[in-house]
Formats: sequence, structure tokens, C-alpha cells
Amino acid sequence: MNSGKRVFHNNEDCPVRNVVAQIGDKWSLLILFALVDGPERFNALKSRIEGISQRMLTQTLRDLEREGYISRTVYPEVPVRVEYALTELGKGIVKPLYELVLWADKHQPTIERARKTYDKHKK
Amino acid sequence: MNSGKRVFHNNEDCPVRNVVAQIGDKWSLLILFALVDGPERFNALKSRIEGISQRMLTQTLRDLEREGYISRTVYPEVPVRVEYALTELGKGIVKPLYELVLWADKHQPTIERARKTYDKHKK
DNA sequence: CTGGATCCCAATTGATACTG
DNA sequence: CAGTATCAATTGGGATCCAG
Repeated sequence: MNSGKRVFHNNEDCPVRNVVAQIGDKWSLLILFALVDGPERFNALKSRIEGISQRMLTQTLRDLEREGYISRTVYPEVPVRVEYALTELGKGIVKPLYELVLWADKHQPTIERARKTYDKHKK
Repeated sequence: MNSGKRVFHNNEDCPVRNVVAQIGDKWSLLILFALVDGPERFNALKSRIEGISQRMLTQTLRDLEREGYISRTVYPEVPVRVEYALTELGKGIVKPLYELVLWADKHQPTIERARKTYDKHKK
């Protein structure tokens, strides 16, 4: 329907929207990739992901946990230790994400050039 | 170096950062996918991408143009017609993005379940 | 009329200070 | 250590205005 074109963009159940809503923010991808090498503690993540505030780290971790991408484990030691790790689902999404990153990395020079051309052309 | 772990997250030239900076926002993906079927005019995009404001559409189109993902062509008719289209680079990134969307679509039910479990568990 | 710029206000995000 | 609370700064939505 709709003159033969798949309309992907208008509905609540649009798969593109769902991707964007879940990981299309500034920090989710960084956090997921920060966990590929294994579980990390809160403050370890904070220092690995340069520029993130505790506020955003907490909030994004909660969101990712809610969607099922990561798990949160509290070890009741003193002082308390909280570890975040990728779930199976989280490990799963990292694969296509990694393809994307590889692509972007490969084409980075092209983009760099495009940017310069644009900036020079437009006053 | 760094105890054998690739450190991906701290630097300016981190490829993950570059991806996120370019398409990790609320609208870029939607716009790219709205153009896979062929060029579209400004207002056509605005109505296809439900919920976007002119402000954000203009701004995100400019950004995508700057990075080289889309082209902007002005046809000096009356009234003026402005068409946006994917460049070769834009068509290129859509492929890994599509993989990601397929993955997300496939695992949507799992995520849905995770969300419900989380919401029920946490008061 | 179409594409887009501007202004104002609400919503998000960020920087710290503080707490269990 | 792992957060929460608070307030400042940034960003986004929507109406309005403008050029061709």
C-alpha cells in the first residue's frame, strides 16, 4: 500500500523508531561498547567514558537495564560493589553495531573531506 | 597497552564517538531511511517523519548534508522545489544501519518482555 | 505557495554538592 | 563507591515571520 513504498516512519511500531528510541542517544552506544570486554563497575565506566556525568551514566544504565541489554549486580561488600555487564541480548546488538562502527571508521576520511568541502563552499 | 584491552572510548578519534556524533541523534536515522526509496522534498519529508519540527528537520538535513550523506538540490521553479537525496556515502551507511534495524525488529519481543519484567520488579 | 530563519518557552542534559 | 538532589546551561517544539 501507499503507492508501493514501504512506509516505515509514521507508526509507533516502526522498527527504525524503536532502534532510535533505545540506543539513538548520546551515551548508550558508548556504554554498550565499554562493556564488550567484560563487566565494569560504575566508576570504572565513568572514567572510561570520557565526558559523561554521573547523572547521565546512572540514567542511561537504568534505561539499558530496563530494555534488557545490560544487567546490574550488587555485591554487598564494604564498600559496596556494583557491576554492570552485557546480557545475551546486549552481546547480540553489539554485533550489528560493530559493523556500523567498522563502516564509519573506514569512511571517516570521506566524511572528513565532505565536511571541509561543505564548510568552505558555504561561506 | 592498557592491560590488553582496546581503549575505544577516551579519544577524540574514537570511531564509536564518530558514529554517535553523526547519526546518534533522534532524527538522523529516520531521515536517512525516509530517503532510501528515492529523493524527497522538504515538506514530503516533514510529513513522512511524524513528529519532527521544521526546525529539527532543517537542522538535521544540514548536518547530514555537511557529513556528505545527503545532497540538496534546489529547482528554481515557482514555487521553489528543494529535493534531498542520499549520496553514495548515504546509500552506503544505510546498509549496516538496515542490519541493525533488522536485528532490533527481530528482538523487539524480547525487549518488550524485559521492559515489563523490569517495571514490575522495580516497585 | 514552499523552504527556512527567528523568537520564546518547555523539556533535557550537565556540573556539582551531598548522602547511605 | 554508587548513587540522589539541586540548579544552571543547552536543546527542542511551536508559532510566527520572511524571501523567492
